[in-house]
Amino acid sequence: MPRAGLSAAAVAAEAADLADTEGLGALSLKAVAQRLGVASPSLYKHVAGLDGLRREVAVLAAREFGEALGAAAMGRSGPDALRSVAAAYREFARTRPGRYAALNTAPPPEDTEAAAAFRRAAEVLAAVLRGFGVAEEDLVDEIRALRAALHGFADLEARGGFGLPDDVDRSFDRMVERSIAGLRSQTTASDAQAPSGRR
Amino acid sequence: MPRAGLSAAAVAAEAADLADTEGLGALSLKAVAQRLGVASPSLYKHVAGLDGLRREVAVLAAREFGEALGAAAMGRSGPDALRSVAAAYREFARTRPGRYAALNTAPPPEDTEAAAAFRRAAEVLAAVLRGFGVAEEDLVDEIRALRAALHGFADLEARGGFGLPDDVDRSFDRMVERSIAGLRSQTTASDAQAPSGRR
DNA sequence: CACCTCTGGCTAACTTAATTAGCTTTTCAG
DNA sequence: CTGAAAAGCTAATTAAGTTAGCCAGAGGTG
Repeated sequence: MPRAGLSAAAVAAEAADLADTEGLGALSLKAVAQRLGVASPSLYKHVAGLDGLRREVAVLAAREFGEALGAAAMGRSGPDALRSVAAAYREFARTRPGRYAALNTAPPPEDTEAAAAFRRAAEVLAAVLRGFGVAEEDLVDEIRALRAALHGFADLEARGGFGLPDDVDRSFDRMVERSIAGLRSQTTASDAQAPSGRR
Repeated sequence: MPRAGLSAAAVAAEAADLADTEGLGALSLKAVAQRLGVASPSLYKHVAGLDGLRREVAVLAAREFGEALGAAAMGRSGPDALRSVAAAYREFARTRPGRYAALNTAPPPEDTEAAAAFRRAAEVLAAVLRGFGVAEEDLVDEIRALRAALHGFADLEARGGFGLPDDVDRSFDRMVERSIAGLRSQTTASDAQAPSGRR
């Protein structure tokens, strides 16, 4: 009965790793407990059951995701920033598929901590587009289009939706360049510089 | 003990409806059996357990999805076809979210029946793009970009990923027009007319 | 150093859903 | 009319989540 020295963070991290390697669907209290060398009821001292565990994983993933995108955007702007962020987005989804999948459940609005973690990633995209020269009035539409393209690609790739062996990297690069070209054609010269920045 | 008159198709249809109304995650043998007025073990006479039920729902959904896209493309070509198919795609995802979600698990390649059902939808997109004038060598990339945009948008919308109330219809229309513009700019005049057509 | 209390882990017990086994009755071909 | 396959059922098993309540160990305190 030596203490296992767990914590909510340690449990969430182990759960996230399990999700990455075995798939989010394989995430269970039982499996996480075994990996940590404890009995499953012990986890209740750290997380609020299976739902709570999922929530912790989602928050952890959202934080890491936001950080990854933010780091990719740092020191860059315009097309350069977009390429870098897009690459980081896909890279995250590929290397941490369980975490990425965990992101795809919007947290309830009353869970402000989770919502904040989720918002960060969206804000990076907003910043990139705004710095790209997108007018404030078009920003919401542009963010949605960009998110759709990136998420759709990452999700299809992760699920094996791209059946053909054809070079997926090239497809992605082309899609990103297409987005850049579209943004350019639409940007109205006004370099935009407004305050707010959600979604 | 009057016979309930079930069949694999009837079970799958009930399951798909349940998934649409309660969410794919709520799909269980228990719930489907209750809706059909039978005991859960009875379902085993029609489907191969929970996994089998999921598979049936996926195949059903794939067929309906392919039909919906095909119908939308019929009699149209070029931008007109793309707009119509895109609208049908989103409409399907919105009105039948459980079925749409069920589509997002690629069937194992050895399940040829399921694979065929899934392929049909992809072929409609391929046909639209090919008839659009996309060169055969670019087709794979273009299909992937289009699928990514449509799936990403539909998926984010379904999951409540678009937090803001801003007009989602407009965002979608703009994204589709952006795709059309991108295709136009890239189309190389060669009107293309090659045989094969998967993915 | 002895003691006290809180924390973290454990075992036992309960619930729900999936699944299997084996029984029974309906249906319908002959 | 008869008999067998099909379609439902009940009973029983297994796995996972969850709750309740016990117990030891860690750390602070007199």
